Amino acid sequence: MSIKYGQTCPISKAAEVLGERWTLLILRELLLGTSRFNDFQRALSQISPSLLTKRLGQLTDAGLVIKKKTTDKRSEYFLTPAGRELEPIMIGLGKWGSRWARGQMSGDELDVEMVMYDLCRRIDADALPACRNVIHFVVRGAARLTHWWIVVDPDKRELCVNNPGHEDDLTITTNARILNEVWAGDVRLEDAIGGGRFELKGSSVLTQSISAWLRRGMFADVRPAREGDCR
Amino acid sequence: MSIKYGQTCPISKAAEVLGERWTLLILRELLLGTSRFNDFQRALSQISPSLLTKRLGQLTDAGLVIKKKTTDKRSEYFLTPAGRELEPIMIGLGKWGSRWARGQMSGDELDVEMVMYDLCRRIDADALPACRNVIHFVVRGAARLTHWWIVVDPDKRELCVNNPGHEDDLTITTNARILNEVWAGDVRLEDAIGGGRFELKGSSVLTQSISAWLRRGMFADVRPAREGDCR
DNA sequence: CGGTATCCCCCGCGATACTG
DNA sequence: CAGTATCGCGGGGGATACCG
Repeated sequence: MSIKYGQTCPISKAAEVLGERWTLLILRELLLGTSRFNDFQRALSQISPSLLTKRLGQLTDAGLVIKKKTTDKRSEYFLTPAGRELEPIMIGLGKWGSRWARGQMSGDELDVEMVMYDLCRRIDADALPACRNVIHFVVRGAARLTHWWIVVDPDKRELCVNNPGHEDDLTITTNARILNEVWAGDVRLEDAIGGGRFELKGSSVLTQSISAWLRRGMFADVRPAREGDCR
Repeated sequence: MSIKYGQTCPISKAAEVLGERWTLLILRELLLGTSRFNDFQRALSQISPSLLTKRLGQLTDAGLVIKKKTTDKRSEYFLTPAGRELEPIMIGLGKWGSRWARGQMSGDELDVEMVMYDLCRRIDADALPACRNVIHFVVRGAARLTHWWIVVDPDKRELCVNNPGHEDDLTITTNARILNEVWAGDVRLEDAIGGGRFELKGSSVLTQSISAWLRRGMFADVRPAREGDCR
């Protein structure tokens, strides 16, 4: 069972549902369209399977999530209307976090998996040639995996940690910190490329249009607050 | 130290700051103007002093709260601009909770202390006679205390658990559940009075104007969601 | 792939007492 | 009033194995 505060206050009730570890991040993923168990694990790389099961169950019990079986017996999770109504709040949290909680992260906890998963999801296929595009990331200093491939076909996309067997159209070499900083909006993509911290090798079409198709995290454009930024 | 998710995502960073037990409720109180340690304890009746200390410290470290010493050596806590910018999010949470998370609470966990504290804070002194008004609450079925007095002077107000020694102008007799339901907006004040579940005895001026000066919780007017209320 | 089951450890937290 | 200090426990949750 979940937290109880013993208060009738609506904020208290909301906090009972939302205030447990990982819950807000699971909701973030649901809002972004993640629906399958393994995709949650990919996006929340440090969560354990048992805890993920538990949280999804709690969210289901609370009426924010509904579980559906596909025809081929796989499970999918979706937000109910109650869950979807949290979207403006989650966006508010993201903007707030971007302004006020951009903490420095120590090198060894940089989560490459989540960033790669999100980059893949957010790539703009319409800004790419209308054929198969294979983008190979070489990420130095990653906790576990150094090589990632994003395969974008006109109608589907896939993130691979093993060589998918097609020829790479573009190879991007960088390190975990720069990757995170670019994704989060701390560093502009052009600056990272110009400074040699984000090397591109391969198709010149892809290279020249990269800032069009490689979209950063959704809060990358929120201006961080500075000293004296208070009204 | 607080939760770490190991992600650069702004929602994740926000969740690290806000996602621990009691933190959202402490912020609620700060937004409502609570500034002193004992007042937090009153409003969050189930929190332990050590945990309250810890959370206030974490919020201070995170830059949401600032601690000030008054001239007479007492401590007060206030929100920084970063903390104040959470207000729309907290209001969103309250509205969402009011619509989707009005859970039934079992009788023995009805928090009378928090409700009395909030009722006192929200009483509209301008709708009362411009003199001292003493309102005595008799709350049956309360976990600990049955008698409460709210003393409203034109320029200050006070919540007492011992008879303040002035004559009562109005005595309100009810029980913990009705008190919570009225405060939360589940039951209309007039209906509770009409149904005899909220007895008034004393000044007829106060009795007749009660719905003007006894303001309910701030989310009492949010319409709860019903079946079929989804778009 | 999509989970459940089990074990066990650690620490978050409640309770209580005490201090300036 | 405004905390700090200490102690002890319970269960949250990590790790791992296993099942359909």
